[in-house]
Amino acid sequence: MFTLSEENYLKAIYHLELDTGKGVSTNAIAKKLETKASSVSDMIKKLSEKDVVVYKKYKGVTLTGFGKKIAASIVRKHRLWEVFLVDKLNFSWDEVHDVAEQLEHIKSPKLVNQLDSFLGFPSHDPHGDPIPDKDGGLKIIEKSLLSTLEKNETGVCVGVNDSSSEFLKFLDKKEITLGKQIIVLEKEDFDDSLSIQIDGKKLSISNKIANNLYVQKS
Amino acid sequence: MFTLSEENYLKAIYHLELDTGKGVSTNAIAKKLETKASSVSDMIKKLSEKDVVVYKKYKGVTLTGFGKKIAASIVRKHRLWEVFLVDKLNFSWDEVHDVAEQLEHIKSPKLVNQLDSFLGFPSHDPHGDPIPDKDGGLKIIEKSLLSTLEKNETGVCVGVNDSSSEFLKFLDKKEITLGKQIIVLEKEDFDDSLSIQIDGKKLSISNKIANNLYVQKS
DNA sequence: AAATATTTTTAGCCTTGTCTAAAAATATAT
DNA sequence: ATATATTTTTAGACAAGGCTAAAAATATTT
Ligand SMILES: [Mn+2]
Ligand SMILES: [Mn+2]
Ligand SMILES: [Mn+2]
Ligand SMILES: [Mn+2]
Repeated sequence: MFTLSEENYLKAIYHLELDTGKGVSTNAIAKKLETKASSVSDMIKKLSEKDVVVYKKYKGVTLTGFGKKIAASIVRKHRLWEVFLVDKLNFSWDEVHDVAEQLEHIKSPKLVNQLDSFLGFPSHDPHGDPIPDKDGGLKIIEKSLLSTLEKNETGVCVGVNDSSSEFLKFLDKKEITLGKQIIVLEKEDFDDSLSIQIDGKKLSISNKIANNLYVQKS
Repeated sequence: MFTLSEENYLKAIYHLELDTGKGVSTNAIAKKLETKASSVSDMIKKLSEKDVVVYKKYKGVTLTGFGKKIAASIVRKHRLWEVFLVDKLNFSWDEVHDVAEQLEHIKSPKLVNQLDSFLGFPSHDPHGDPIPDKDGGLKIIEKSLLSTLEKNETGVCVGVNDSSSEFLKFLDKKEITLGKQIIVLEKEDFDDSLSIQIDGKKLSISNKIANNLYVQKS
């Protein structure tokens, strides 16, 4: 059994490892968890005692297979709860993260399975992130940042890179939601802004936005 | 904000105070929380610093109005989650308690309100216990132990005194569920056992059972 | 190759919540 | 009323998880 704190470390390492593809530095973990590098050093030692990470002093840390399974199960719970909050309790997608951060630590295999079934076995959370299966497997879909589309290319919104409440609310205001199709009408060389068509309407999109919205090319 | 441990102490004191009607002893709390009296002494001091309990050394402890509100909100969450687990996730009534013990500590007013609404504003949990309202108010219904009914009296099952998994499973096996009507056909002086009619069928019930099942006289 | 800068670890301290053992207060029995 | 038993509090210790400051290892410049 793992403590709340241990679970949060495992999840942080899991995400950092996925993002960068390599071993994770003490500082990177400290930054992600808003804690101090010294605290991270201490915790990593405990985690390697428990065989969930491989650790060589000064050389960073990697999850073991076992550690990866535990981390994935926490991410699975996080994302299932986010679906629950949005689909069943009428939360909007910018309100769910903090509550899911708490709910992901509830320990009950039956609860997770029943919730999964109650929600209709969703494959992705409200932000377009994939939900790991029971064994920790992730179905990665092919997605590109909107900013990488060329003029006249089209794509369907499938996810966000920045999932801050501010960005999500901005998308709400512009009525840009997952599942909608986007056509790139124009790319401005000057500021890399885009002119797109969505819902049959024309919209101007800054590069900052286009860099934080994922589409599946179509 | 209160820690997990503080919340559990508040809830324990709340229940003990309701049960006995008076101030609560250190030992009683220790027993309920399966901890040591010395730990309870320590914690009570902290809680009285935070103005949720009134404490006089050696004289036991009582919740303040503020403390009562917090405790009731935790009980409210516990019972709402139990309803959720039974009604929506197909848990049986003997499986929900331990999961609800975890879920009751999730902090999100919106979550509680939406859950309440999603469940159709239930007034009682799966064990027949009343769900405190937002202000901590409890609607107490008139209920009696089945063992107090006289021959030929009838009542509707409305709750359990013992909510152990063993007792609940036993009731399941006998198909005694909340909402069903019971008629007392016979009372045996010898062993205080009862002969009852339920679902049109005759059933023999030991005194131990009759002492742990609440009915509303009808 | 040194010198300097950055990252990581260690050492020592703090808080929370727990425990055991001993002391103090209260309750019960003679 | 005293002696005995029980309950409650205090004193001191410990583990988890965090922090700061200093030391050690690694990386980057010159
Ligand atoms: Mn999230
Ligand atoms: Mn998400
Ligand atoms: Mn319960
Ligand atoms: Mn209950």
